[in-house]
Amino acid sequence: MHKEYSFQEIQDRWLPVWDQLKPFDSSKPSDERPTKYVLDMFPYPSGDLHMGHAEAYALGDVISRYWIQRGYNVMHPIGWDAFGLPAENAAIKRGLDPRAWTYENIAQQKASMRRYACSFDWDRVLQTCDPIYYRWNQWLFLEFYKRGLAYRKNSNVNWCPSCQTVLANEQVVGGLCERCDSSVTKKALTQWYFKVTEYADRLLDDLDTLEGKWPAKVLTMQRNWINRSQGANVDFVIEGRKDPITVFTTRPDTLFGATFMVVAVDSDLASELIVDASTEVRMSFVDYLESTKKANDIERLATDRPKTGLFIDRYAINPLNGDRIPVWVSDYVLADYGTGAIMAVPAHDQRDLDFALAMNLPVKSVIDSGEEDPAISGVATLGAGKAVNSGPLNGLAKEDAIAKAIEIVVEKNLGSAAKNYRLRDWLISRQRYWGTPIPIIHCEKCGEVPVPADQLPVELPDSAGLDLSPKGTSPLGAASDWVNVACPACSGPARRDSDTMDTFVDSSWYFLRFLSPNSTEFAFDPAEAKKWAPVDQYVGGVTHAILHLLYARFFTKVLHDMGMVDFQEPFTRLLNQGMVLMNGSAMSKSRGNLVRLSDQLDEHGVDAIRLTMAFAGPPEDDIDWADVSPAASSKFLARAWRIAQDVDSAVDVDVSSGDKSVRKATHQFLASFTESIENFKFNVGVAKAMELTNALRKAIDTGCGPKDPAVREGAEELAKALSLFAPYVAEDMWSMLGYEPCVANAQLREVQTDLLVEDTVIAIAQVDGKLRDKFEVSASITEDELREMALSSEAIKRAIGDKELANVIVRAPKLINIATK
RNA sequence: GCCCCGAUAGCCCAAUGGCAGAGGCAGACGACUUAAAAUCGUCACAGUAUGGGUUCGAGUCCCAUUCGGGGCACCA
Repeated sequence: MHKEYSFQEIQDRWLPVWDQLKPFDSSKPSDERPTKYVLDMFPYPSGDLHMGHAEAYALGDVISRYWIQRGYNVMHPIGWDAFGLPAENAAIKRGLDPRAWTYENIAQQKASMRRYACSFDWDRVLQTCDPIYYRWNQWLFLEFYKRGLAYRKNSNVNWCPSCQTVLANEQVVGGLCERCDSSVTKKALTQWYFKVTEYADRLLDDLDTLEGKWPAKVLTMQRNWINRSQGANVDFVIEGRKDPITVFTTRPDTLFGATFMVVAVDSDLASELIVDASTEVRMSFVDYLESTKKANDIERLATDRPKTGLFIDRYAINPLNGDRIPVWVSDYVLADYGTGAIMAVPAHDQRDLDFALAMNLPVKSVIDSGEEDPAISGVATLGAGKAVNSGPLNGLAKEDAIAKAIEIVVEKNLGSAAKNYRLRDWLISRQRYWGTPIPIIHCEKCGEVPVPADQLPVELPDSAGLDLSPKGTSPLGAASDWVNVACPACSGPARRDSDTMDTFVDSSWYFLRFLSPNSTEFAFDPAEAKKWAPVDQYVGGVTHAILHLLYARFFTKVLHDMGMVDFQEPFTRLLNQGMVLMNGSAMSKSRGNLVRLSDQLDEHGVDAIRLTMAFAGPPEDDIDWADVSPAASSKFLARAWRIAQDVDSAVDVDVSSGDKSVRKATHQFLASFTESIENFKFNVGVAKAMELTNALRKAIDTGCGPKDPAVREGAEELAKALSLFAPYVAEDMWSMLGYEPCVANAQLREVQTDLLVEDTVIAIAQVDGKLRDKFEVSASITEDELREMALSSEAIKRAIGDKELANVIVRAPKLINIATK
């Protein structure tokens, strides 16, 4: 009696069974299996799951289930990145409680994930907005504070006028707010920072250890972001100023070519330098500074923008040749990079040359590169050449000249070798409600006082009665019951810090919290960390290539230095899945090309959607939903399912007596399937499963028939393999084959290599690289025999004709190529 | 402007330097059916973006060009 395939029926049958059996519990006490930690980037709970989640979790699940199938105890947890602006914006817009909104969405996503058959360990779950979680954000903040890695400073920070909050450098993309695309402006504020720059060298150098394990693209992006440059700090004496001005340069070998100095117009240094200037200069300066501040970063970053600047009537002395050079201010020098001041070497730096030509300043070439004089060509020469007009450096090549120049300034006590980074410290304060309160109390007498550890967590006050709308200061400041406290040090009146932490703090260490998600004793249990961490396989979108991954790496290194973990890198391997597009562009409601995941699941079933995600192409490529066919996936699954249904032999039948050619197909499949999955070629793995399905169909219908043990063997391996992609169908197949759940815990059969040995192969015979004949030969044929066979072939003789033989290449048993003269 | 990745059949994609096709979609035909759907089966279709080079042999390695995608771009 044959049943019809119904994905709905199958889903309904197995979901409750799995809920009961908990096949993915990674905390069984006497589990002897070796461990693997597979982690998907946790979602932000903004509504239900979408197609992007469906792809990411389908792929992460293939990996997780694969390792279980290979006999590992796999920890595959999930949680929610639950703090952040959308909850607050929803609250403002619709008058909801951010907390309630967040937990409702989490409940919905959780139910969807269960239905989607994600192999998550549902006993390891976390939500960053739970006090039990963010308490440890605060604890970590205080640990950082103790070590001088968390500090407060006043500076010009990125300000999003729409979100009404500050942004980290990393959250400003091309001058726009990453979140809302508003144009970002600058604002002077006192804010909290994490000292990432202290770890810059390690964050950069340790990327080498991830080579080949992380996508090259991500490594490049991280390197670009940190962007270390080596050079020297050099002091320039300023006329009429007590202290010299230090400049950073990567080209100290060009010091003799420095013909002027430029100070960032928006730096404190510039403001100080014009204090004693004439009224005229001061007025011009103020105008220039104002117009600079008004220009947003986009205008400022336009590379073809003409240079602007102002001579401020002051002079510096070139420390090597004693030249008196003018000091200018300009916006092409950045206030917060290096010292905010540069020595300008127009002959050998294009930016300086552009400035010099615009301002009619002298250009002095100090490298003989054989190219045209930059002053005439307008093109700065950067490359190789010997130093000229440079006193003691004359005749030296670049590297030697740099070394020598540093030696000289060190000798004269005018500078030293130095490094600089594009990476800035991480600004973590946010003027918003829905985040982790910063555990610091401000006391008039005692200043900054950390909240004592036994008073953690500092819980968020209820949002009821608070005005959450953005107004540039934290809504928490208005919660007077909450904000006014006694100083822990002197018991005098004091106020809590009312800012909350950037949510990237939450995600910088969540992968460790999964080790002991409910602990009230530790942020994470170090013994569990020894067992599981670091993460063996991390899966997520490339959108987090810089921000999240850099911060998580930073946290890991700090935790390492705190002695809490014994590794330096959090994620041993990283897989970036692509995006799901529709008709070539990202799905969005406004574009009208949104494909709803729930519709797809209703129409095709969970398995078909998951399989479609895996089969669409290499995981890192984008999937255009218009190019793939979930209906085809569904058709294939039904086909595979019918194979299991057709099998007509007992569970304990001796497979070794089965049909040889079918067994061979099965074991060839096993060999190629494992290889495909290990190399993340999931699409190829699925294709192999299709191939096996086709072979089994043929065997059942027109070959050895459904009773042959080899058909059972093939069907069993097919069910196990499919469980990575289509857990429901696979479980049903497994059941039809006479087994108890769960197929997920069944291990693939060992490949029986003796079945793979070919007795005969088809040998290719070429003449001058062109196929001329084929012979079926023994797999063990010798080179001589093959050569003999080819040379006596009529077709080969004809192809050679009367040409003379030049060379005969034999690759027994597969190929022979006869080259003629 | 600089750097990286890619380009294989109408489409999505495979192919340790060795017969260009594993798999799928769409297509044609056949079997089953009163018919259709479903199912099962058979078949066709490109010489690998372009131009050079290395090699006995190149989709694969090297160089250049075109197109597409991504990253960086006043960081001294």
